[in-house]
Amino acid sequence: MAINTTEAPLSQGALLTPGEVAVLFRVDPKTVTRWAQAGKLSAVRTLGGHRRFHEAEVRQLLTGVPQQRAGE
Amino acid sequence: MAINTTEAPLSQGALLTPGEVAVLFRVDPKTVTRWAQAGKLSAVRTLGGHRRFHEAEVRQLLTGVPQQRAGE
DNA sequence: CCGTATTGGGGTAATTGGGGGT
DNA sequence: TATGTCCCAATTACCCCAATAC
Repeated sequence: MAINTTEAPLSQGALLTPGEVAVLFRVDPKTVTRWAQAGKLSAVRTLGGHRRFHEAEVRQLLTGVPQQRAGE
Repeated sequence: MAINTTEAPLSQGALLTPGEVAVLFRVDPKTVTRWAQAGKLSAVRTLGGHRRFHEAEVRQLLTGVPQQRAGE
């Protein structure tokens, strides 16, 4: 198989689109954008300027409890 | 200590396929292609005409900060 | 009632995603 | 199977403004 270059640092966890986060919080996508602008939510930008949010962070904010991965 | 993480640090480091870059940015592979066409991402061409992207460059664009290794 | 903060809606331009065919 | 390329619809960014809650 392949020689696995670097794996852990690469997969920082899944990223969510503004629309997906909006569904989870039951708010308008624009509201999610405002949260990002206000620094309440850390965002990764695509090269086109669109935002992507870390699933783990979103879940923690949703549940109030940090997530743990299965198998650990 | 690990001497060899990648298999052959000949040039720059590992190369990623459009699909792999797409996963990291949470976008469609075609979007990655557009970034290459727009000059936002430097690409290496295979002999078959397909693109390969530098992992280091991708990671820097993802985090906004150049990567640093422990021990440097 | 007034001032502040948060949210949603409208409008426009850019980016992105999906389908089709190579 | 994945990718390169073209076309079109959906999503998003960014602006301003109104309604709501406290």
